[in-house]
Amino acid sequence: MEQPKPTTRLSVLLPYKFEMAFTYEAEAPLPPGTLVRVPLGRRMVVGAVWGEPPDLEVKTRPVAAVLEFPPLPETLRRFVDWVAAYTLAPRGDVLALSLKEKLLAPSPKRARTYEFGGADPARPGPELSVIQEKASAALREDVRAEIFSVTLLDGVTGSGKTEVYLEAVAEALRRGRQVLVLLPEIALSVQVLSRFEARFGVRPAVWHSELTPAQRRETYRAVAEGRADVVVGARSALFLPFTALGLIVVDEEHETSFKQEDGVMYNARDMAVVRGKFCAAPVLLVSATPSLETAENAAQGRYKKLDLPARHGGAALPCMQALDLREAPPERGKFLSPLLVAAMRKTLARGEQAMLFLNRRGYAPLTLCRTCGHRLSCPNCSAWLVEHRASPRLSCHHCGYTMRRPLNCPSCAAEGSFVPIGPGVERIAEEVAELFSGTAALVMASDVITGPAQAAEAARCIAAREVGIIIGTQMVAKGWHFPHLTLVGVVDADLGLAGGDLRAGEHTVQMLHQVAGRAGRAEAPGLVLLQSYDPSHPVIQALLSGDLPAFLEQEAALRRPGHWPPFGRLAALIVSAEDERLADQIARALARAAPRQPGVEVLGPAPAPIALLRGRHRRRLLLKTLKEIAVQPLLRAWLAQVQVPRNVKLDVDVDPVSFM
DNA sequence: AGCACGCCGACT
DNA sequence: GTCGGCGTGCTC
Repeated sequence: MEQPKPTTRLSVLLPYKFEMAFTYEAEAPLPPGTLVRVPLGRRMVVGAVWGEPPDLEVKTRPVAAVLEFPPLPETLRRFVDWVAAYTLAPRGDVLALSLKEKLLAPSPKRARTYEFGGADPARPGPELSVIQEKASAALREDVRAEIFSVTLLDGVTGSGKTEVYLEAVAEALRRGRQVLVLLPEIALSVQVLSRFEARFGVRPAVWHSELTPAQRRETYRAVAEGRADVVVGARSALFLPFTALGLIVVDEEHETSFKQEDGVMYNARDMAVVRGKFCAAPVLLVSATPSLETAENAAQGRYKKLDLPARHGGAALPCMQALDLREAPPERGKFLSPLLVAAMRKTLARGEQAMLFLNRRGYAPLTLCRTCGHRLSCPNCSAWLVEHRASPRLSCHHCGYTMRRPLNCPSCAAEGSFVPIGPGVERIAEEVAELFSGTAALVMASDVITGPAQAAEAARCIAAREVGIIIGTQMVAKGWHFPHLTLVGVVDADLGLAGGDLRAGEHTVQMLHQVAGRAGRAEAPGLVLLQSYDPSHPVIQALLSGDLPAFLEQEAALRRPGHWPPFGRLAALIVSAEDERLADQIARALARAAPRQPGVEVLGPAPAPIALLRGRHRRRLLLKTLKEIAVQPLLRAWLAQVQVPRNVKLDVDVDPVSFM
């Protein structure tokens, strides 16, 4: 059997855990980015032509087929290589964020279900205020320039940021370019999508984990063929094969959920800047409470900055007050100060709604045996089991382990001796039910509001005033508009501040500021009450004064001398193994091989804050360098010196956000 | 990631 | 004596 002789060698990157491209043969050269089906072992996989084939002799097999799909653009290929080099992830793993075989399955025979494109930028936009118009003009100018730039759009809730950036979107569409809007949580994007629809007459394409396979395939192809002109998506949308990207918007840029914490550990906000650079497109970072990283980049002139100071439409910012729990403590075993309860009564008497914010799911975060002091903890994680009463269970929020509440203490066998310690939203709901027996209350937490349907129903029942009191975790902080809500009570404003996390203060300010923004509207200004045992804490003071730039300056002053980010660089190494001694041993070996040079410091090893997670013991090391030192070459040289056995996992997290 | 090969426990 | 557990190693 004589086969036609393939003549050309091709380098093909495969979307799996490979750092290097493989070499195949084809009958004719194929342009870079071309998608091909190739044999790998005894199966067929899809990969992309990538770079030049090696000069040296390597094994090759023939390409099986060339796919009918637009080649991955050069801007995307450079981006994949860059992200891999920056995060130290294998290039194939990064390619897998852009290219999955499932996305390329042929379209179903029946007619296309989803329509893309056709956004009409000529539809009239809303009337903008003078300040909005000025910001919008600057952004439109950046879009017209078709060169890379980064702008921070800084404006409080209600200042009309969305209207402003929609005009930049319109400008990109007029120029035939594509637009990517990244949101931290696409589930809560209903408002943004309807704003787009109102402005452009069509719903934008969306990209997030809950799309059906068919929606995913259609959207992917529409983006690659340039039919989808606006994509609103979660962080993974950054890796879609845009052909003519003309603007990237990162809304709520300070949100930590832009950081991917497993697999390829990348920060979509930072990588959006890189993507914009490769696409010669302006990048717009939007926030009412910018991260210190972004604020510092703006202060140094690396990013442009546009401010929208006022609440659009003249609405006043809510008034913030601290309630000192030492002076007006709740009753024993309760969590709401009499002052907060009184304010709630007044609000409800006016026919308005009140919200209680507590960023803790369940009934109680800790269950204790009154007899022996035993605490119920997770067998797989170093974490307490959280009591839930809605569905009566104790559960671990880290690994999902659940159990029934035991009758007898597993330690001392005492019967009926367990007491719940501390509040979660369910316990607050119980207290509210006792205090406000005639008023309906609604708990909003991720275990109750599990999808868009429940979210829509909650929004409807709140808008219809079927409930008077909303009790919520961080899920109430953003994406909602509650027109009758005028009082927000923060049950525990000190909650996020314990624990010594580098960004604890910053994140608490951001979250509570956002929650506060739920209260009030033009005709009925809002009131926000912060329950705290330490109202003089700089974080509480920053919230009360509303002077967020001053708070960021304080934070900068704390971090600058020690060269903590953004004034220095961090990378975390996380060693984990089922065998605790083995985890220790490898962590110590890493410490011995740590780089030693001026401007470089290695901290640890130390047990991770969650030292046992899903049955694996975890140790951490932290590499800290001066800002001008690149951490990647140091990390590569360091890791090359240590043999890590297969049953030990070593994760590298460049620019860590979480320290857990 | 798959999918093999390979060496130790309970079944026909 | 075989079926099958998932540890380890390779795939152009």
